[in-house]
Amino acid sequence: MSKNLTSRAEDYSKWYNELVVKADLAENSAVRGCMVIKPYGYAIWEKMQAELDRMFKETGHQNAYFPLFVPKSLFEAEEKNAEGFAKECAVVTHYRLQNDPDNPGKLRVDPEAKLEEELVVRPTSEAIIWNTYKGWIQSYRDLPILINQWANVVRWEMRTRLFLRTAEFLWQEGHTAHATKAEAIAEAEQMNDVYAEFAENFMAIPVIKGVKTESERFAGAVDTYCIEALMQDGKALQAGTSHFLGQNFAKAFDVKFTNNEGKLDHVWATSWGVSTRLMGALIMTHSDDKGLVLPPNLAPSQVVIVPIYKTDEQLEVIKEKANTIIKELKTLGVSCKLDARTTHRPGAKFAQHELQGVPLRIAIGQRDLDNGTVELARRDTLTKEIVKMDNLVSTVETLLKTIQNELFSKALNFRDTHITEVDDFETFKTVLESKTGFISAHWDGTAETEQKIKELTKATIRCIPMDVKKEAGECVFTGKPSTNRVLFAKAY
RNA sequence: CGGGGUGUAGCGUAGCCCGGUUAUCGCGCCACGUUUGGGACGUGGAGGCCGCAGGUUCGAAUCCUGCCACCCCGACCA
Repeated sequence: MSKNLTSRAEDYSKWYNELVVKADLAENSAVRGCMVIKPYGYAIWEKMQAELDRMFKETGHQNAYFPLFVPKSLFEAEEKNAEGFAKECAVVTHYRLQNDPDNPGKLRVDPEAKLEEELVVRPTSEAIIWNTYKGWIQSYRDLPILINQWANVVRWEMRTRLFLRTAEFLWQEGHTAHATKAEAIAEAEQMNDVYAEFAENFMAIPVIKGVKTESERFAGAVDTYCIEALMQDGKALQAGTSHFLGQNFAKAFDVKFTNNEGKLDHVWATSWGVSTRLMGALIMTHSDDKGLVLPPNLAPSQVVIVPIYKTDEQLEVIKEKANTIIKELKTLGVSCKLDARTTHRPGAKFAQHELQGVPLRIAIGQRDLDNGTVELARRDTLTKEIVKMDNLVSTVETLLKTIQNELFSKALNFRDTHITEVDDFETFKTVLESKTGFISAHWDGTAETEQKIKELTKATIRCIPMDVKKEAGECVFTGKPSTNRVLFAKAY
């Protein structure tokens, strides 16, 4: 492990890549574009999963599991969805290998073992799920179906980056079926709200809730709701999406039900997902040049205790003290570990825990034993204070809440000061290049204008905010009339 | 898939142009000792199919050909 991280100012992208690897979150694997999520990174993902899973269940959803493979004929049923994902699908064509007669010790695909029908490795599961739902739904009494699955999906991306874009990623995908349009829309909006609440309260990432324009919409959706976050380099990151699918999938898979008036109708659908990309959002929102900064809610260990000792006897006394603290913190629901490794010196431990973003660090040495104190250090502000042992546990508890709140406030302040209202295209370009962040501007509502702006500036419309206010104006590019502003940004 | 670049120990690298002793240095690793309140120091040690396969040559990390992998820039994207 080399000592210093590349600074954000020097090379933001390099900083990110190094941080992910050095903080032991993930690394590239032998499989092109696929990552290995290491235990520390996975522990953070598990924290996210646990909270999201709780929230899904609280809103009435159940978990289930559907197959990894989708027969090609099912996959192509919903045309727009199929077309949207076709270019990035991995496809299974054979089911057997054999010894290669021309290359001893090597295997080859058995040409005799070609599948009758190719299997698409799911890039998303609407097809297989709606084909299944068809058998489950006859009456309005079978509705709604509120299901989520935790799974991996594969999208054969050309250029990948750890967590932000990998060929295989972990996610959850909710797939619901409803008797009415209104109910499905309400569900899609509700789940987008759940994502926003999770991002803000749990990850301390402020997000803007909005609706996608037609060109940014999920393939096969009628409307795509999203939460958009702003990273420290001024680029936007789509952190979650929730789709109102209308009756598109019900029609494609012929899923009809009899409503309470005895009439046949197609079922209304939603789907919604967040992925391991959230790890990327987390890293790029809070971390600094010393490494990861974790909000207490997501830290595998919220507190770490580093003993400072000269003799074995001292270490034993400190360990005892530490274990008492750990026990007390545990009763308050605070996770704390003791770093009693004798193989590393305190300075190295300090640096490592900072790199890995542990929110609070307690150092205990002889000086503290004599004075009945400890040294308490915050990761987010890098400040230290001496705390009386008697007050320690309650101080820690309060401080963790403070850190969680302050991380959010800090990110919120950054985000809010990086939304710029712009009314002409020259300023649009200048702001995008110099100040960066979101640009709030009028748009004439056409895909052509959106496309043109993208070509000229690389900025896309991230969303039309849910709370957008009606305001007559002129399109920043064409000057045509517009009724509200939309948010543009360069995005990940 | 188009344009550019790079492959030498676990990581980062020197050497390559101009072929010639035992392939350089740093980090990391191992052992012992001294250390331990911000990334310790000393001494000793281990670790290399020089990306892969051919070719040229008395001799190849170095020259030639082919292949593979990775990185950067474009088109694609949670």
